[in-house]
Amino acid sequence: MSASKSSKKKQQKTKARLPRGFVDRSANDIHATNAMIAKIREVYERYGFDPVETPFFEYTDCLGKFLPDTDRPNAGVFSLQDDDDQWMSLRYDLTAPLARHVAENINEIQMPFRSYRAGYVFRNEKPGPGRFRQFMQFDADSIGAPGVQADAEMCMMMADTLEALGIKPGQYVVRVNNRKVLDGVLEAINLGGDEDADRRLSVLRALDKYDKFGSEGVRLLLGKGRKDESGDFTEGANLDERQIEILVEFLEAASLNAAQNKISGVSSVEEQVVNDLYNQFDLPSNAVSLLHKFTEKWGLVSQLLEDGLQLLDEAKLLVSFSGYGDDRILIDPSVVRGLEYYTGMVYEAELLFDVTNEKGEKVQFGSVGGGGRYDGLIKRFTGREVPATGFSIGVSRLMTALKNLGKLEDSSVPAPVLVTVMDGDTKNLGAYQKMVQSLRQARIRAELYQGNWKKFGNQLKYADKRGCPIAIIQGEDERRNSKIQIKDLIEGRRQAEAISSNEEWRESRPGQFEIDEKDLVEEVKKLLETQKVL
RNA sequence: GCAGUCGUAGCUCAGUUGGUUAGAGCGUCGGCUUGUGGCGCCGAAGGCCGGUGGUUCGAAUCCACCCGACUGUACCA
Repeated sequence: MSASKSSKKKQQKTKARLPRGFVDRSANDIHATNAMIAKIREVYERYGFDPVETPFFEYTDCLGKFLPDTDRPNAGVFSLQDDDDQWMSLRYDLTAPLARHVAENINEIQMPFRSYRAGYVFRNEKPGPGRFRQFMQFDADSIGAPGVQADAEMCMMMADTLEALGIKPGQYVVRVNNRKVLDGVLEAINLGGDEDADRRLSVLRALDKYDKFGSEGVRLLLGKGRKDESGDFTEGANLDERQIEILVEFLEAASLNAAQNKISGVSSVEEQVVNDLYNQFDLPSNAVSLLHKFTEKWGLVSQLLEDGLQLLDEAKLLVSFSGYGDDRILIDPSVVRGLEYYTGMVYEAELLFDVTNEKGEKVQFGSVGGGGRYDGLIKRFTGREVPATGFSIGVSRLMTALKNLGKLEDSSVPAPVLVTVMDGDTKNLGAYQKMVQSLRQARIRAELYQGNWKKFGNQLKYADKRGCPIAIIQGEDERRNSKIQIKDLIEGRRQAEAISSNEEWRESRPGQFEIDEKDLVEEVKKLLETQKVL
């Protein structure tokens, strides 16, 4: 049967398909990424950081907690076994591999050690819009510097980086917190003990959702739990009324402070609203004193909390002294960040403008980078504590945002000048190739048509679709007289709008003119310049 | 992981109460046109109707399970 024959043939074809959560990258995307990375690198270098790179793979135990369990060795990370049965994993960030590198070379490395690196990281988890299983990060870390000024410097560098990319103060903000503040508040409401470790995690996760779900959502998550719009239920932290009230008020106080400091780029109506709130409640304008007022009101006592607030004060002072105001670096005690290895200061760069995606929906970009202090990470290898702080910028994510902001300058490379081959004139290929080479030697991007030469029309069709600015034409007639036809494809396309009949279109040869063979390079250069201006 | 929605050509989608050889537009390729892009006209290729099993004389259509995609949520070092 013919049906079975054709289906047999079908089955042998492999379906071409991209693994989910991964993308192929286009020429434009690669050029844009390269341009962006160059700008970021320039800032990091200026701050005195040097590049250090580690490989994609690490032994799994060196990456941290992800010892593969036999049921699901790839949960979260991509793991495989080496030929000696050791588990290896693709790196899921750039910090853990750096910690391994530093620990392994600790005797050779001069501290403080300031380094940066850009590269792809991999996460084996469900992809979503703007979220991939392979994406690029650009990190900078300072190791062996225990003081707050190291953290403050990181925040300033993040601010400078965003501004180097064209994002203005008011369009972004670097929010800073200290882990001790939140831990201290939790301690003060009797959640400090070891027996409440799991509960503390759920509480911190709930607090982190304030931006997403607002006060009410957080209240539910801190209490019994929350049901999402598909009907799925999230178990809550089961705190009592007073604990919930304190935490929600804490968030509201912190965000009120943040709102007040965001007003620089906001409409005067909103500014008025915020100022009214301030006057009404007689609030101090400084986040730290605001929090002091808050802890007094509820009678919260915690040495941790005091220490945290002290450190935030110092950081604030350091950045203000260098001229970084609240419009760029903002103390915000509600920032949570990663729960795994941060030990003190945490910071997060957030974009403040909305963008509309390709479906026309409004999207808040939120965080495009962040980091913090991880004093305990290297200790896992060396046994002694090595202070470290650093941050990471999500390159892919930030690029999408810049594109939407219109800040992504066109870094695409113009299509090449196409040298056509007239009607299967293959015996003169040498002459055509020579024209191409002379253009290339003059640093003009050029290529020789290498498809089917027999149909001349196809060559121009190719040039058109490829976006070539110019086609070079030389048939036997021209060669005999040492002439060359130059076809301005951009001008031709413009003229085409006025022409309706095919014959007229072909005979008029729009945008085309003849030059002497010896003037090829000069004439092409001249025309490219003219096109650039238009 | 949990929950919801949806799977027909490369893409966007039609497909009647279950009934002949499953269609259209766009895209691709070829021709009109072997010395000229666009527009136009003509033609072709391209489908295990997501998969498997079942009900039926007969399944793209009905049922079950599986797989995949999307959305929300969880996790996010």
